[in-house]
Amino acid sequence: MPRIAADPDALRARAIDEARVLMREGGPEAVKARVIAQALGVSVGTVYNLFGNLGALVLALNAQVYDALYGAVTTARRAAADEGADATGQMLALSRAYLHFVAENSGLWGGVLAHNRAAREAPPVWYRKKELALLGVIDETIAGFPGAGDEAARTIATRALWAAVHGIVTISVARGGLIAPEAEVRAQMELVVTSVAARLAA
Amino acid sequence: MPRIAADPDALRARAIDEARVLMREGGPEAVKARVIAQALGVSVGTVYNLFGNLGALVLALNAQVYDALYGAVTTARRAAADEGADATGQMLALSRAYLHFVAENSGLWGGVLAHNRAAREAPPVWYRKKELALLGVIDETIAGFPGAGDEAARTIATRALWAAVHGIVTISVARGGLIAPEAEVRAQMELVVTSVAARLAA
DNA sequence: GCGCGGCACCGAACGCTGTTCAGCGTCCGC
DNA sequence: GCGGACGCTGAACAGCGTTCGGTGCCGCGC
Repeated sequence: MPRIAADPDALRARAIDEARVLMREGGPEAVKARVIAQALGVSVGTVYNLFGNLGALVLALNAQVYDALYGAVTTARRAAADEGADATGQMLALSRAYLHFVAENSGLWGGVLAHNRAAREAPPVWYRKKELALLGVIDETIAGFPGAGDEAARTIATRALWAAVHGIVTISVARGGLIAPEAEVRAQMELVVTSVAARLAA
Repeated sequence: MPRIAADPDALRARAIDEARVLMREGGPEAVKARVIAQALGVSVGTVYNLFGNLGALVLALNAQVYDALYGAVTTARRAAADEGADATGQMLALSRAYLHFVAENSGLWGGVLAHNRAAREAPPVWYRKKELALLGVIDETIAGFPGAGDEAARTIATRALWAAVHGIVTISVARGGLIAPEAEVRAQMELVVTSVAARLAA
Protein backbone atom coordinates (compact mmCIF):
# COMPACT_ATOMS: atom_id res chain seq x y z
CA MET A 1 0.00 0.00 0.00
CA PRO A 2 1.98 2.96 -1.29
CA ARG A 3 1.23 6.64 -0.81
CA ILE A 4 1.93 6.53 2.88
CA ALA A 5 4.01 9.66 2.95
CA ALA A 6 2.06 12.84 3.51
CA ASP A 7 4.94 14.73 1.97
CA PRO A 8 8.28 13.56 0.69
CA ASP A 9 10.00 16.50 2.37
CA ALA A 10 8.44 15.58 5.69
CA LEU A 11 9.63 12.01 5.24
CA ARG A 12 13.11 13.25 4.41
CA ALA A 13 13.12 15.33 7.56
CA ARG A 14 12.06 12.34 9.64
CA ALA A 15 14.80 10.26 8.07
CA ILE A 16 17.39 12.87 8.99
CA ASP A 17 16.01 13.04 12.52
CA GLU A 18 16.38 9.30 12.87
CA ALA A 19 19.89 9.41 11.40
CA ARG A 20 20.77 12.05 13.98
CA VAL A 21 19.68 9.82 16.83
CA LEU A 22 21.69 6.90 15.46
CA MET A 23 24.75 9.06 14.83
CA ARG A 24 24.59 10.47 18.33
CA GLU A 25 24.28 7.10 20.00
CA GLY A 26 26.41 4.85 17.88
CA GLY A 27 28.62 6.93 15.65
CA PRO A 28 28.82 6.91 11.86
CA GLU A 29 28.74 3.13 11.46
CA ALA A 30 25.44 2.96 13.31
CA VAL A 31 23.65 4.96 10.62
CA LYS A 32 22.17 2.10 8.59
CA ALA A 33 19.64 2.22 5.80
CA ARG A 34 17.54 -0.66 7.13
CA VAL A 35 17.35 0.76 10.65
CA ILE A 36 16.25 4.15 9.39
CA ALA A 37 13.69 2.58 7.08
CA GLN A 38 12.21 0.53 9.90
CA ALA A 39 12.06 3.58 12.18
CA LEU A 40 10.12 5.43 9.50
CA GLY A 41 7.78 2.47 8.96
CA VAL A 42 8.98 2.27 5.39
CA SER A 43 11.03 -0.09 3.26
CA VAL A 44 14.72 0.22 2.42
CA GLY A 45 14.03 1.16 -1.15
CA THR A 46 12.09 4.23 -0.07
CA VAL A 47 15.09 5.63 1.72
CA TYR A 48 16.99 5.35 -1.56
CA ASN A 49 14.13 7.01 -3.41
CA LEU A 50 14.44 9.93 -1.01
CA PHE A 51 18.21 10.39 -0.93
CA GLY A 52 19.79 8.36 -3.70
CA ASN A 53 22.33 6.87 -1.34
CA LEU A 54 23.19 6.82 2.31
CA GLY A 55 26.02 9.29 1.89
CA ALA A 56 23.57 11.95 0.76
CA LEU A 57 21.48 11.38 3.86
CA VAL A 58 24.53 11.77 6.08
CA LEU A 59 25.51 14.88 4.15
CA ALA A 60 22.08 16.38 4.79
CA LEU A 61 22.43 15.60 8.48
CA ASN A 62 25.93 17.06 8.62
CA ALA A 63 24.68 20.22 6.95
CA GLN A 64 22.23 20.67 9.80
CA VAL A 65 25.06 20.16 12.28
CA TYR A 66 27.07 22.85 10.53
CA ASP A 67 24.09 25.17 10.73
CA ALA A 68 23.61 24.52 14.42
CA LEU A 69 27.29 25.07 15.16
CA TYR A 70 27.30 28.23 13.09
CA GLY A 71 24.33 29.50 15.05
CA ALA A 72 25.89 28.69 18.42
CA VAL A 73 29.17 30.32 17.50
CA THR A 74 27.72 33.50 16.04
CA THR A 75 25.31 34.11 18.92
CA ALA A 76 28.12 33.58 21.42
CA ARG A 77 30.27 36.11 19.63
CA ARG A 78 27.44 38.61 19.34
CA ALA A 79 26.61 38.24 23.02
CA ALA A 80 30.22 38.90 23.95
CA ALA A 81 30.33 41.91 21.67
CA ASP A 82 27.13 43.27 23.21
CA GLU A 83 28.74 43.02 26.62
CA GLY A 84 31.58 45.17 25.40
CA ALA A 85 34.17 42.43 24.92
CA ASP A 86 37.09 43.28 22.66
CA ALA A 87 38.14 41.13 19.70
CA THR A 88 40.13 38.79 21.92
CA GLY A 89 37.20 38.38 24.27
CA GLN A 90 34.92 37.66 21.34
CA MET A 91 37.35 35.12 19.99
CA LEU A 92 37.45 33.42 23.37
CA ALA A 93 33.67 33.38 23.62
CA LEU A 94 33.49 31.90 20.16
CA SER A 95 36.03 29.21 21.03
CA ARG A 96 34.23 28.32 24.22
CA ALA A 97 30.96 28.03 22.31
CA TYR A 98 32.66 25.71 19.86
CA LEU A 99 34.02 23.58 22.67
CA HIS A 100 30.66 23.49 24.38
CA PHE A 101 28.85 22.53 21.20
CA VAL A 102 31.24 19.72 20.42
CA ALA A 103 31.13 18.46 24.00
CA GLU A 104 27.34 18.36 23.88
CA ASN A 105 27.21 16.86 20.40
CA SER A 106 30.38 14.81 20.23
CA GLY A 107 28.74 12.05 18.25
CA LEU A 108 27.32 14.40 15.66
CA TRP A 109 30.53 16.35 15.27
CA GLY A 110 32.54 13.17 15.06
CA GLY A 111 30.22 12.11 12.28
CA VAL A 112 30.90 15.29 10.37
CA LEU A 113 34.66 14.90 10.68
CA ALA A 114 34.61 11.21 9.83
CA HIS A 115 32.47 11.77 6.76
CA ASN A 116 34.60 14.67 5.56
CA ARG A 117 37.72 12.60 5.99
CA ALA A 118 36.36 9.51 4.27
CA ALA A 119 34.84 11.44 1.35
CA ARG A 120 36.21 10.10 -1.93
CA GLU A 121 35.30 13.19 -3.89
CA ALA A 122 34.82 16.88 -3.23
CA PRO A 123 31.60 17.79 -1.40
CA PRO A 124 28.88 19.80 -3.20
CA VAL A 125 29.19 23.57 -3.28
CA TRP A 126 26.26 24.24 -0.95
CA TYR A 127 27.98 22.05 1.62
CA ARG A 128 31.34 23.72 1.30
CA LYS A 129 29.66 27.09 1.72
CA LYS A 130 28.63 26.07 5.21
CA GLU A 131 32.21 25.27 6.11
CA LEU A 132 33.37 28.59 4.71
CA ALA A 133 30.65 30.44 6.61
CA LEU A 134 32.08 29.05 9.81
CA LEU A 135 35.55 30.20 8.88
CA GLY A 136 34.11 33.57 7.96
CA VAL A 137 33.02 34.17 11.55
CA ILE A 138 36.54 33.62 12.78
CA ASP A 139 37.82 35.89 10.08
CA GLU A 140 35.49 38.72 11.10
CA THR A 141 36.45 38.32 14.72
CA ILE A 142 40.16 38.38 14.05
CA ALA A 143 39.67 41.40 11.81
CA GLY A 144 38.88 43.24 15.03
CA PHE A 145 42.27 42.41 16.54
CA PRO A 146 44.33 45.56 16.97
CA GLY A 147 47.27 45.71 14.61
CA ALA A 148 46.04 42.92 12.37
CA GLY A 149 46.83 44.97 9.32
CA ASP A 150 48.40 42.97 6.55
CA GLU A 151 45.89 41.00 4.46
CA ALA A 152 48.14 37.97 4.04
CA ALA A 153 49.13 38.01 7.71
CA ARG A 154 45.50 38.10 8.76
CA THR A 155 44.65 35.15 6.54
CA ILE A 156 47.43 33.15 8.12
CA ALA A 157 46.36 34.18 11.60
CA THR A 158 42.77 33.27 10.88
CA ARG A 159 43.58 29.79 9.66
CA ALA A 160 46.16 29.22 12.34
CA LEU A 161 43.84 30.25 15.13
CA TRP A 162 40.93 28.26 13.77
CA ALA A 163 43.09 25.19 13.27
CA ALA A 164 44.60 25.55 16.73
CA VAL A 165 41.23 25.86 18.46
CA HIS A 166 39.90 23.04 16.34
CA GLY A 167 42.85 20.86 17.31
CA ILE A 168 42.42 21.59 21.01
CA VAL A 169 38.73 20.80 20.88
CA THR A 170 39.12 17.70 18.75
CA ILE A 171 41.78 16.15 20.95
CA SER A 172 39.78 16.84 24.09
CA VAL A 173 36.62 15.18 22.88
CA ALA A 174 35.93 11.53 22.23
CA ARG A 175 32.82 9.55 21.42
CA GLY A 176 31.53 9.82 24.97
CA GLY A 177 32.13 13.53 25.38
CA LEU A 178 34.89 15.52 27.04
CA ILE A 179 38.01 13.62 28.09
CA ALA A 180 39.86 16.37 29.91
CA PRO A 181 38.22 18.67 32.48
CA GLU A 182 36.52 21.54 30.69
CA ALA A 183 38.39 24.11 32.78
CA GLU A 184 41.71 22.79 31.54
CA VAL A 185 40.61 22.80 27.92
CA ARG A 186 39.44 26.37 28.34
CA ALA A 187 42.82 27.26 29.78
CA GLN A 188 44.50 25.77 26.72
CA MET A 189 42.28 27.75 24.38
CA GLU A 190 42.83 30.91 26.36
CA LEU A 191 46.60 30.48 26.29
CA VAL A 192 46.71 30.06 22.53
CA VAL A 193 44.16 32.72 21.66
CA THR A 194 45.56 35.42 23.93
CA SER A 195 49.13 34.62 22.93
CA VAL A 196 48.37 34.96 19.25
CA ALA A 197 46.30 38.07 19.87
CA ALA A 198 49.17 39.66 21.77
CA ARG A 199 51.50 38.80 18.94
CA LEU A 200 49.25 40.45 16.38
CA ALA A 201 48.93 43.55 18.55
CA ALA A 202 52.69 43.91 18.82
CA MET B 1 49.42 -27.97 1.73
CA PRO B 2 50.11 -26.20 5.03
CA ARG B 3 53.48 -25.29 6.47
CA ILE B 4 54.10 -22.69 3.80
CA ALA B 5 55.15 -19.99 6.19
CA ALA B 6 58.82 -19.99 7.00
CA ASP B 7 58.03 -18.10 10.18
CA PRO B 8 54.77 -16.75 11.55
CA ASP B 9 56.46 -13.52 12.52
CA ALA B 10 57.76 -13.08 8.99
CA LEU B 11 54.27 -13.68 7.65
CA ARG B 12 52.87 -11.16 10.10
CA ALA B 13 55.41 -8.62 8.92
CA ARG B 14 54.51 -9.25 5.30
CA ALA B 15 50.83 -8.81 6.15
CA ILE B 16 51.53 -5.48 7.78
CA ASP B 17 53.59 -4.40 4.77
CA GLU B 18 50.71 -5.21 2.47
CA ALA B 19 48.26 -3.41 4.77
CA ARG B 20 50.52 -0.37 4.64
CA VAL B 21 50.42 -0.31 0.86
CA LEU B 22 46.64 -0.60 0.85
CA MET B 23 46.23 2.04 3.54
CA ARG B 24 48.49 4.43 1.68
CA GLU B 25 46.70 4.00 -1.61
CA GLY B 26 43.08 3.59 -0.66
CA GLY B 27 42.63 4.67 2.93
CA PRO B 28 41.30 2.61 5.84
CA GLU B 29 38.41 1.04 3.96
CA ALA B 30 40.81 -0.41 1.39
CA VAL B 31 42.49 -2.60 3.99
CA LYS B 32 40.59 -5.86 3.40
CA ALA B 33 41.28 -9.30 4.75
CA ARG B 34 40.83 -11.10 1.42
CA VAL B 35 43.09 -8.71 -0.46
CA ILE B 36 45.87 -9.09 2.09
CA ALA B 37 45.46 -12.86 2.11
CA GLN B 38 45.72 -13.03 -1.65
CA ALA B 39 48.78 -10.79 -1.66
CA LEU B 40 50.44 -13.15 0.80
CA GLY B 41 49.44 -16.21 -1.23
CA VAL B 42 47.47 -17.45 1.71
CA SER B 43 43.82 -17.99 2.65
CA VAL B 44 41.64 -15.59 4.59
CA GLY B 45 41.59 -17.79 7.64
CA THR B 46 45.36 -17.57 7.97
CA VAL B 47 45.19 -13.83 8.36
CA TYR B 48 42.81 -14.39 11.25
CA ASN B 49 45.13 -17.00 12.70
CA LEU B 50 47.88 -14.42 12.68
CA PHE B 51 46.03 -11.40 14.07
CA GLY B 52 42.70 -12.52 15.50
CA ASN B 53 40.86 -9.80 13.67
CA LEU B 54 41.49 -7.07 11.16
CA GLY B 55 41.52 -4.37 13.81
CA ALA B 56 44.57 -5.94 15.42
CA LEU B 57 46.37 -5.91 12.08
CA VAL B 58 45.57 -2.23 11.61
CA LEU B 59 46.69 -1.56 15.17
CA ALA B 60 50.03 -3.23 14.46
CA LEU B 61 50.43 -1.10 11.35
CA ASN B 62 49.49 2.06 13.22
CA ALA B 63 52.03 1.24 15.90
CA GLN B 64 54.73 1.23 13.24
CA VAL B 65 53.47 4.58 11.98
CA TYR B 66 53.74 5.96 15.50
CA ASP B 67 57.28 4.66 15.73
CA ALA B 68 58.26 6.22 12.44
CA LEU B 69 56.74 9.55 13.40
CA TYR B 70 58.42 9.43 16.78
CA GLY B 71 61.74 8.81 15.09
CA ALA B 72 61.29 11.65 12.61
CA VAL B 73 60.27 14.08 15.30
CA THR B 74 63.02 13.25 17.76
CA THR B 75 65.81 13.35 15.19
CA ALA B 76 64.55 16.71 13.94
CA ARG B 77 64.58 18.10 17.44
CA ARG B 78 68.01 16.70 18.17
CA ALA B 79 69.41 18.10 14.94
CA ALA B 80 68.05 21.54 15.79
CA ALA B 81 69.51 21.31 19.28
CA ASP B 82 72.89 20.32 17.89
CA GLU B 83 72.84 23.40 15.72
CA GLY B 84 72.36 25.50 18.79
CA ALA B 85 68.64 26.21 18.39
CA ASP B 86 66.82 27.34 21.52
CA ALA B 87 63.66 25.67 22.82
CA THR B 88 61.46 27.62 20.45
CA GLY B 89 63.64 26.70 17.51
CA GLN B 90 63.54 23.06 18.54
CA MET B 91 59.77 23.19 18.86
CA LEU B 92 59.54 24.68 15.38
CA ALA B 93 61.84 22.01 13.96
CA LEU B 94 59.73 19.35 15.64
CA SER B 95 56.52 20.81 14.24
CA ARG B 96 57.95 21.04 10.76
CA ALA B 97 59.05 17.42 10.97
CA TYR B 98 55.54 16.47 12.01
CA LEU B 99 54.06 18.39 9.10
CA HIS B 100 56.53 16.86 6.68
CA PHE B 101 55.88 13.35 7.90
CA VAL B 102 52.13 13.72 7.63
CA ALA B 103 52.39 15.30 4.19
CA GLU B 104 54.53 12.38 2.99
CA ASN B 105 52.37 9.76 4.70
CA SER B 106 48.93 11.31 4.65
CA GLY B 107 47.20 8.01 4.00
CA LEU B 108 48.96 6.25 6.85
CA TRP B 109 48.40 9.06 9.31
CA GLY B 110 44.78 9.36 8.26
CA GLY B 111 44.46 5.67 8.99
CA VAL B 112 45.82 6.15 12.48
CA LEU B 113 43.41 8.99 13.22
CA ALA B 114 40.43 7.21 11.70
CA HIS B 115 41.12 4.05 13.66
CA ASN B 116 41.63 5.92 16.92
CA ARG B 117 38.38 7.77 16.39
CA ALA B 118 36.35 4.74 15.45
CA ALA B 119 37.72 2.58 18.26
CA ARG B 120 34.87 1.25 20.38
CA GLU B 121 37.07 0.51 23.35
CA ALA B 122 40.30 1.78 24.85
CA PRO B 123 43.46 0.75 22.98
CA PRO B 124 45.97 -1.63 24.63
CA VAL B 125 48.56 -0.18 26.96
CA TRP B 126 51.55 -0.78 24.67
CA TYR B 127 49.73 1.23 22.01
CA ARG B 128 48.89 4.10 24.30
CA LYS B 129 52.50 4.23 25.40
CA LYS B 130 53.49 5.14 21.87
CA GLU B 131 51.07 8.04 21.88
CA LEU B 132 52.40 9.22 25.22
CA ALA B 133 55.98 8.91 24.00
CA LEU B 134 55.15 11.36 21.24
CA LEU B 135 53.64 13.78 23.73
CA GLY B 136 56.70 13.32 25.91
CA VAL B 137 58.94 14.78 23.24
CA ILE B 138 56.84 17.92 23.13
CA ASP B 139 56.90 18.07 26.90
CA GLU B 140 60.69 17.90 27.01
CA THR B 141 61.00 20.57 24.37
CA ILE B 142 58.64 22.94 26.11
CA ALA B 143 60.42 22.31 29.37
CA GLY B 144 63.29 24.23 27.77
CA PHE B 145 61.16 27.32 27.26
CA PRO B 146 62.37 30.18 29.44
CA GLY B 147 59.97 31.03 32.22
CA ALA B 148 57.95 27.86 31.90
CA GLY B 149 58.06 27.38 35.63
CA ASP B 150 54.73 26.25 37.05
CA GLU B 151 54.12 22.53 36.68
CA ALA B 152 50.41 22.91 35.94
CA ALA B 153 51.01 25.77 33.54
CA ARG B 154 53.58 23.75 31.65
CA THR B 155 51.20 20.81 31.31
CA ILE B 156 48.57 23.09 29.85
CA ALA B 157 51.08 24.70 27.52
CA THR B 158 52.31 21.31 26.37
CA ARG B 159 48.87 20.03 25.52
CA ALA B 160 47.77 23.30 24.00
CA LEU B 161 50.81 23.53 21.77
CA TRP B 162 50.62 19.92 20.72
CA ALA B 163 46.91 20.18 19.98
CA ALA B 164 47.40 23.43 18.07
CA VAL B 165 50.17 22.05 15.89
CA HIS B 166 48.17 18.87 15.42
CA GLY B 167 45.14 20.89 14.36
CA ILE B 168 47.12 22.96 11.87
CA VAL B 169 48.67 19.88 10.33
CA THR B 170 45.44 17.89 10.25
CA ILE B 171 43.44 20.62 8.55
CA SER B 172 46.14 21.20 5.97
CA VAL B 173 46.36 17.60 4.89
CA ALA B 174 43.84 15.46 3.03
CA ARG B 175 43.95 12.02 1.46
CA GLY B 176 46.05 13.23 -1.43
CA GLY B 177 48.58 15.17 0.61
CA LEU B 178 48.99 18.84 1.42
CA ILE B 179 46.06 21.11 0.55
CA ALA B 180 47.60 24.46 1.39
CA PRO B 181 51.09 25.53 0.27
CA GLU B 182 53.67 24.23 2.70
CA ALA B 183 55.11 27.71 3.24
CA GLU B 184 51.78 28.97 4.47
CA VAL B 185 51.29 26.05 6.82
CA ARG B 186 54.76 26.65 8.21
CA ALA B 187 53.88 30.29 8.74
CA GLN B 188 50.81 29.23 10.69
CA MET B 189 52.84 26.91 12.89
CA GLU B 190 55.49 29.53 13.41
CA LEU B 191 52.92 32.13 14.43
CA VAL B 192 51.33 29.88 17.03
CA VAL B 193 54.55 28.41 18.41
CA THR B 194 56.43 31.67 18.73
CA SER B 195 53.39 33.45 20.16
CA VAL B 196 52.93 30.88 22.88
CA ALA B 197 56.66 30.77 23.56
CA ALA B 198 56.72 34.55 23.96
CA ARG B 199 53.81 34.33 26.33
CA LEU B 200 55.54 31.74 28.48
CA ALA B 201 58.69 33.82 28.57
CA ALA B 202 56.79 36.87 29.80
C1' DG C 1 -18.66 7.07 -12.83
C1' DC C 2 -14.99 4.83 -15.02
C1' DG C 3 -10.63 3.52 -16.78
C1' DC C 4 -5.93 3.95 -17.12
C1' DG C 5 -1.20 5.90 -17.07
C1' DG C 6 2.29 6.79 -14.03
C1' DC C 7 4.44 7.18 -9.78
C1' DA C 8 5.74 5.83 -5.03
C1' DC C 9 6.71 2.05 -2.63
C1' DC C 10 8.06 -2.68 -1.66
C1' DG C 11 11.27 -6.35 -0.65
C1' DA C 12 13.83 -10.09 -2.52
C1' DA C 13 18.21 -10.43 -4.42
C1' DC C 14 23.14 -9.15 -5.49
C1' DG C 15 27.82 -8.40 -4.37
C1' DC C 16 30.67 -7.21 -0.93
C1' DT C 17 32.34 -7.11 3.81
C1' DG C 18 34.49 -9.29 8.41
C1' DT C 19 34.52 -13.49 10.77
C1' DT C 20 34.07 -18.51 11.97
C1' DC C 21 35.11 -23.38 12.10
C1' DA C 22 35.07 -28.25 10.72
C1' DG C 23 38.20 -30.71 8.04
C1' DC C 24 42.55 -31.98 6.46
C1' DG C 25 47.39 -32.24 5.36
C1' DT C 26 51.91 -31.96 7.34
C1' DC C 27 55.45 -32.03 10.72
C1' DC C 28 57.73 -33.64 14.89
C1' DG C 29 58.46 -36.40 18.96
C1' DC C 30 58.42 -40.85 20.36
C1' DG D 1 56.89 -45.99 11.63
C1' DC D 2 53.27 -43.88 13.87
C1' DG D 3 50.07 -40.69 16.03
C1' DG D 4 48.84 -36.40 18.08
C1' DA D 5 48.83 -31.66 17.48
C1' DC D 6 49.45 -27.70 14.98
C1' DG D 7 48.46 -24.57 11.02
C1' DC D 8 46.25 -23.76 6.98
C1' DT D 9 42.08 -24.01 4.12
C1' DG D 10 37.88 -22.20 2.04
C1' DA D 11 33.04 -22.77 2.19
C1' DA D 12 29.59 -20.73 4.92
C1' DC D 13 27.20 -17.06 7.75
C1' DA D 14 25.43 -12.67 9.08
C1' DG D 15 25.16 -8.13 7.92
C1' DC D 16 26.09 -4.20 5.04
C1' DG D 17 24.77 -0.72 0.91
C1' DT D 18 22.46 -0.82 -3.21
C1' DT D 19 19.38 -2.27 -7.16
C1' DC D 20 15.25 -3.13 -9.72
C1' DG D 21 11.16 -5.68 -11.46
C1' DG D 22 6.72 -6.01 -9.58
C1' DT D 23 2.58 -4.01 -7.28
C1' DG D 24 -0.98 -1.31 -6.06
C1' DC D 25 -2.82 3.29 -5.45
C1' DC D 26 -3.81 8.17 -6.93
C1' DG D 27 -5.54 11.48 -9.86
C1' DC D 28 -6.54 12.94 -14.42
C1' DG D 29 -9.31 12.73 -18.75
C1' DC D 30 -13.39 11.32 -20.54
